[in-house]
Amino acid sequence: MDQDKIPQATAKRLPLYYRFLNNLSHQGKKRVSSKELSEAVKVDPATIRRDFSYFGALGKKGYGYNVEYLLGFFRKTLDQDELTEVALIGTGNLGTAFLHYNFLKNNNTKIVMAFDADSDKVGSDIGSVPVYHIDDLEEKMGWVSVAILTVPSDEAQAITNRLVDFGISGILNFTPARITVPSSIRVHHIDLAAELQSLVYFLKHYPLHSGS
Amino acid sequence: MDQDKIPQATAKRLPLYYRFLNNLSHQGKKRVSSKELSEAVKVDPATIRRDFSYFGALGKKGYGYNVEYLLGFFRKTLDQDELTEVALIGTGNLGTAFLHYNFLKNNNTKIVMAFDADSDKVGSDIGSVPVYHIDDLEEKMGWVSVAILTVPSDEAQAITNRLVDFGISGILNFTPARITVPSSIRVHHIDLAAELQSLVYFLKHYPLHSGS
DNA sequence: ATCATATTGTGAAATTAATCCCTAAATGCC
DNA sequence: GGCATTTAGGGATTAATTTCACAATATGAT
Repeated sequence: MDQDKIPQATAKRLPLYYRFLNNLSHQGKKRVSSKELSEAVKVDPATIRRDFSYFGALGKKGYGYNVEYLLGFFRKTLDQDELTEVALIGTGNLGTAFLHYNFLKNNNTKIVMAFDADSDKVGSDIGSVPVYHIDDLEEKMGWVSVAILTVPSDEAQAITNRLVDFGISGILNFTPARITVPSSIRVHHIDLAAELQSLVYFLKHYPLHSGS
Repeated sequence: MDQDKIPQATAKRLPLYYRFLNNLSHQGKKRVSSKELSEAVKVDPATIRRDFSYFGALGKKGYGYNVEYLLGFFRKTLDQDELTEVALIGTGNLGTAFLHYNFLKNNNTKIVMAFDADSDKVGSDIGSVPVYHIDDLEEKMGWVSVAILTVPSDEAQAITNRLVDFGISGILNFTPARITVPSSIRVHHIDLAAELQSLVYFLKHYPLHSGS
């Protein structure tokens, strides 16, 4: 779809840069160097400069980067001008937490509907988001092409299959299950228990003395 | 304290392998090949074999891996025999979700206490975990050396400073703030909004045709 | 206008991670 | 037992990412 070549590692950092540029802008800061930004986002300044350079020469030597210019550039690059609508499947504790989270604050992304099998929840709103019955998934989804999956893990694959049949483009999977999808569909896994276990493992086996 | 040399990328996958080996074991499966495991965890079989090989020759040629043996090996490697106690700071929606999550199921990790500033919550239990007042942090922490941070982002650094002064070892930071700590303390950031934005970015800019 | 200072952009090097692919070994069938 | 098949281990290669280090250039002070 566009300027290929941006390494995936760089692409993953873009939202982070974007958020901090927003912060700087709100603070009324006019310029920022890779060094300053580095301290804020905890990414090596050389890496920041390299990341930015994939998009061209965005800064000025001896000066740094103009905050508004850079912010505007990333707003376009990250498609922040168009709203991305997302559906959330599974309004358990974790799902409910997301429904109360205002993604719009920094990202032009909004959860516009939620699904659950619990008829007590169906019909109500959680965090101003309407909750529909999971049986009505296909009927209600409309143009939504991204789903956040926060269902019990033993239901993850069945729901995924329905999302796939419906024509979903991307799934953010918070269940511990590693779901199977056709190769044309993008899935990002966030495995909370594994993250915790991994942190504990690193603590025990990779003692730190410097750097992170 | 450890067999150095295990690449960080490998270390991050260990909890994943461990969980799926557990599943296989519960299913009564006796053996598993890197190919089968690959389909379950969505990691290339060569990568799995390479990962395992850092720990020695754990499998048998022409056979695969003995599930119980491998599971036992990883249980030891991941220190699953000793319970790791964790504190959670901030019982908002996300924090509450974690308090209801049973990390013990697959990981020998347990949230043993929670802290909040809201006096309505203090003194109660959430998901069987006692909630203390944030002012009593230092007094209550005891031997706990890992914290999950789910406070509002503008409080993240102040709480972090207190955790650092207390002598914390590791922090799992769910706030969008990139906290600053001495280099001897390990912090893992999980940035939920950034993950969602990143998924959307990949969808628009990295159309998939095969592989994930 | 000059010059000391700051800071980018990037080629090159280093590091880290993933994958290819072949050998050797174990299995299971006949 | 003999043999076709399966599958791990790991050397070598390739790919991806990070970091170094420096020339080029803009700034700001005087």
